[in-house]
Amino acid sequence: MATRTTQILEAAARLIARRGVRGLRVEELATEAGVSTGLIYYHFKDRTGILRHTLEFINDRAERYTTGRAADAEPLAPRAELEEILLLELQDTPEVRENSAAWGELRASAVFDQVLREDLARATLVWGQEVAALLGHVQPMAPAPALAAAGERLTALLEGLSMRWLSGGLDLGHARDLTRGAIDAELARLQGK
Amino acid sequence: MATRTTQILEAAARLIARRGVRGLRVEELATEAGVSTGLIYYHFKDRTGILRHTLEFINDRAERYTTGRAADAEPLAPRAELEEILLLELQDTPEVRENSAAWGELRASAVFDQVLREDLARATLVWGQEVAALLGHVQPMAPAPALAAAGERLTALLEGLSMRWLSGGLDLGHARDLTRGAIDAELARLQGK
DNA sequence: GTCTATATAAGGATAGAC
DNA sequence: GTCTATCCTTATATAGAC
Repeated sequence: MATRTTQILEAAARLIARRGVRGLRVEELATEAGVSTGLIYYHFKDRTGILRHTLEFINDRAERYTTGRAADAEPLAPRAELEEILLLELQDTPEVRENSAAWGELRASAVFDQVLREDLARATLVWGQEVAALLGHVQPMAPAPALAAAGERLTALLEGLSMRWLSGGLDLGHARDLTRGAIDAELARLQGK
Repeated sequence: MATRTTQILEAAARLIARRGVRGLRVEELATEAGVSTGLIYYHFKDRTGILRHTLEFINDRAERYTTGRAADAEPLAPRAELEEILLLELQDTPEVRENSAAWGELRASAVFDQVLREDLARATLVWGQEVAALLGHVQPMAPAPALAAAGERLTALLEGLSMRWLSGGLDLGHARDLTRGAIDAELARLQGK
């Protein structure tokens, strides 16, 4: 299953996590993937093509590990499930690091590049809604708009914490504690209203 | 007071807000500033020098508008002051846009560039502590660690919201509402404990 | 499909005149 | 201090053999 193109995409993901989207050099990618630059252009047309496919590839992987709860596992309590989903983004594994780094790059690039915005906005929306739905399981009486806002805040916070973690200013364990605290805070607010 | 070097730095700030740190071209900067590339190298040595000085310049400006409350203005209630400080970062003025964009670029660059991390960590820490202190005025009975955590969360959230705003996925008014809601949530949590 | 070799362009940086 | 002209390196991209 490790076809040549996925081999290149995996290398690209590693390299983007290491050097950033804008630090990706095609020749370096060729070396990392163990192929020639010519082959890369043959498969992906140009630099932009590499980037597009890699980000797509990364997005697919992220969905897999976000959704990836074994079918035979016992179902979690709503609050625990919410926590688990959010904390999945704060793990020190190569896969999560790569995905988070790539996501941060995508976000940062979109500030200056119109083209990336649409995908990003869609993915952001979906993610916020997922979290809002989970919050709704914990607090079934809370009004929908309040849940939606809390979902947006928790996901935005997670992006902020991820960036601080990846940029070296925040210890992972602390980031996870802060995330749990944010869940508490949002639930306290939903209850108080 | 508009010396040649500040003229160049102002142009650089504009350009970074438009193209990003990594999209900054020295020749484009020369055009934007209305000078020659030679002059830029004369003053700033090399591309890195331009970047360093520009980020410093931008940081100084940010402190001015964060601290910039007229001495004759009536003092605000603690909660209002907290809100004001946070919302200063979410305004649609060229200055705030430039500063936020530059800050986001700095953060994103630091993921891949060791050199920038130290400054960033220090500034982040100070900011979080300021917010924690303001929270302490609102909730004098809250324990210090809880205040510190809330300060970290609010500032991290603000970074996340800023990026969403700048990357086009989030309306400014909504970002401000979400910020107010986050303050409510944190205060609710501090009270509940 | 894959490689080697190379064309072409972009951007950073310097020299030297004024 | 400032400009013009130019060099040199780095990267993207293509051509053509296998």
